[in-house]
Amino acid sequence: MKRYIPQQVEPKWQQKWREDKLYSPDLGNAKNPFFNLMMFPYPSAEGLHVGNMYAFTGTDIFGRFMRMQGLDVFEPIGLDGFGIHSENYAMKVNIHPFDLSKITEKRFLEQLNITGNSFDWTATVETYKPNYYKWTQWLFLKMYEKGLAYRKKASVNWCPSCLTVLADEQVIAGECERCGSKVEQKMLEQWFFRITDYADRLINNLKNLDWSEKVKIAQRNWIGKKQGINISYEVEGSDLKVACFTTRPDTNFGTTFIVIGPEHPDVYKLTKPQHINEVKEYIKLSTIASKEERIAEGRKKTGVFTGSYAINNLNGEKLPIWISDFVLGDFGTGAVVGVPGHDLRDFQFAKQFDLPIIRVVVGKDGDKTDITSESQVQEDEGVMINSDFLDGMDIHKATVKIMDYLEEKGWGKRVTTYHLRDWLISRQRYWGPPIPIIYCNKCGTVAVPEKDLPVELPFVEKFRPTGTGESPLASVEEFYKVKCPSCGGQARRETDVSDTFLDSAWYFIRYPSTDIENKAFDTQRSKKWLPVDMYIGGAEHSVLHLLYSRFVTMVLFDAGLIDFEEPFTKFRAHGLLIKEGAKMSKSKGNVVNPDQHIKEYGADTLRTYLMFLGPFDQGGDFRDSGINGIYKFLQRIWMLQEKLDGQNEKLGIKDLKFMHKTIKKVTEDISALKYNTAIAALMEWLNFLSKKQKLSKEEYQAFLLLLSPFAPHITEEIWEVLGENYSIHKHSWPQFVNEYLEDDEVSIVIQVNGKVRDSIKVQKDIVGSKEAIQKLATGTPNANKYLEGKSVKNVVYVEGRLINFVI
RNA sequence: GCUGGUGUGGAGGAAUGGUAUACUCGUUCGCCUUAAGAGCGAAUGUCCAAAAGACAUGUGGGUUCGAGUCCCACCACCAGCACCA
Repeated sequence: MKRYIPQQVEPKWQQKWREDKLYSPDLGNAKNPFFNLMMFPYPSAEGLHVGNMYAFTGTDIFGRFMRMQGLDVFEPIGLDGFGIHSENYAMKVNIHPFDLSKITEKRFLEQLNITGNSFDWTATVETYKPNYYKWTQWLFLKMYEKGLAYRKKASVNWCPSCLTVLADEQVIAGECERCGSKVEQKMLEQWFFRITDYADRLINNLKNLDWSEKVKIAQRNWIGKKQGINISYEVEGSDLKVACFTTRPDTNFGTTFIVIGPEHPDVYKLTKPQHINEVKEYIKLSTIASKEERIAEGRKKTGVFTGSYAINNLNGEKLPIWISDFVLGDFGTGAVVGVPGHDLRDFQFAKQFDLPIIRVVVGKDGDKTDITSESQVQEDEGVMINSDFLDGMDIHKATVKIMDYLEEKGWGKRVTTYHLRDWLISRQRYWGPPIPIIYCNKCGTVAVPEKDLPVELPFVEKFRPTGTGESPLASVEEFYKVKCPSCGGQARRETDVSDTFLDSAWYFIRYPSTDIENKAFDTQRSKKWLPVDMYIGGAEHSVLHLLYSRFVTMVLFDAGLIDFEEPFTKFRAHGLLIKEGAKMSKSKGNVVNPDQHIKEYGADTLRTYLMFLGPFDQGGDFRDSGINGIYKFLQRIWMLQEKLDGQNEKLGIKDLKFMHKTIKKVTEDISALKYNTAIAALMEWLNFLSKKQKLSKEEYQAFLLLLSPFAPHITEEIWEVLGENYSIHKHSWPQFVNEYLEDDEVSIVIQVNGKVRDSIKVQKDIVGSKEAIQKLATGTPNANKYLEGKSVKNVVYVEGRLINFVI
């Protein structure tokens, strides 16, 4: 018999599946819709990464499995081609993004095609095509209409290399997520989305979602809801008041100073004339310094004194007011109380500027001495001292007590704050959807009417960012010079484009409606297919993409445009694929290209190999040496055809047991995304089948069906050779029968003091009797050796498993 | 520092509190072949010539008849977040 040659067979089926629209459900009329979604890739010019293939294959296997459960599975794919990533690459290779997108698109679609995924090729999206971003712009207008998009001059993260602003989420440890440059602060007029209005809902809804717990935790942490109190301090010799946010008002008797951030609105009002020069100098320096630089200096605290004092109402103490850049302008009130005994940063600041330190909490170490070193700073549980009416209370009780007291006196007000900030949407770049807004001197800010969408991104030769804080589009007169849609007068178009994350925050809603041109999405289609039933993607999108998508979905729900407020019913994060113990990266030069492996072994082999590496949710370690084993595995399955004879061999009881045991195992493992053990179970069954002289068609077919989600081509090919109806991928999944899962004979382990000494095989009908088993067990020579002459104190019997003699 | 995760043979990894090391790779030996990086069979945690046995799931304790699994403390690595009051 000839060996299986994937290079000949795989393209044949890929083409046929596509021509037959095998994986395209009837989007309008499907009876059992199941939306199986993978995160769409951004098409880099290097082509599809094996990490992408890993993620896609894992998602596809689940989709194929569900399809064989009789569901109408919709598994679309698209390209997230807009954005800084693609644009930076275009600059690097000096090809215009328009041209580059055509090249990468072609390459990506070819690669995606040969991976053997069951994509619906009739419903794809490309975020950089006008027929898609038209609706991204429409979404912006919806936000604007609902008062959720607003423009504000703000201190924003500015990447001096990408020459654009970045959202907080795109700044990683003070560096640009894309290029790694140190991020600076800059004041610019920007568009924001009011995602903070949805903060509570974004937290509360989490508990009802079937998502990986770690992703939920990451989102909760990112939103960072905190209950605290704003305490208002009078400033000595002034009408001004300084409000400070704190979650630990219990320590308020330990306050010895106040610190405001350089961005605080009253900075200059609070500064006494004799300090003005120092303050100006400090503020200048702190806005230039990047966040990274501030941290880099060993967290050494810097600051200046304003000359003003606030009064602590609780005890009449004078609190010097300082300015320091460790206080963030946009969190809480932009001012903090300095409690150096019970906050490490405050301690460092107090040490730096020689400010007094008072202990007000005694921790479980019982230390009541003065706090003079960092290790003594007590931030945890404890009991109050030196705090007047709070003395002797634990900190939680004291917190409630003092909050009540401060509110009663009118000195403070309970508030909730969030770490989450409004979503900064504007980008001063070229490669994105232009924000559909027009500025008119007479009418002000005017939305582009829906009928005028899309605002097409013009082909601009000079697409590189300018560095002036304006988009390259700002120098294209034909683009920005427009008539006001409201009064018809001369007006100017917004020249910034929107953040890439907006493109990907709604693409899943577009997928079922890609053939509909006059709407962003069709209501009936959305009703049928959405929300997404299963979403699989990388954990690195835990906060960015997943949070934005949830926000957008909530907004559309509130606008009455869709009937669900959470986009992804079930989400699972896959693990990271590494290469021989190291992370794959271009700089290390160890990135695996799926093409060469597909060429050599075929997509089926690579798919199955990737899934065999380890648990899908934990990732795997790619080693070239292992792939050949999977290739041989598939070859052996092919060769099993030799063991078929025309007669249909009857299955013995052992055969049936093995078959049903495997069906059960594979079914359960795929449901739980434990692909590696599902494949191992198939290997064990193959080893069993290989030893047989003759094979029954029934078991061979069952084997192929179980394997088909992993290796769709070879199974389809054999299926055809066997003369079965096309296609195996539409065939129903094998069912296991419980009666074949039980054994007549059971092996019972004999332990003495918990150590295995022997085992016996007994008939199933006596396992219920401890006495019978004990008698049999005592009689075995090995057990007897240990039990002889000893008095047995206790006998533990676990039915059908083991018996343990305690001596 | 905070949050989450992981630690098991030479390697990737299995294991509802119940025979640790399934499955795969690698290595070694044998068979087959003109030959092969092809196929078939066998062995493979450590100590010991072997048997018997003892010891082995990052470290140290604990719970239990019995712990890779549960609890406590610690160590290492990975990922994410980080001067958030």
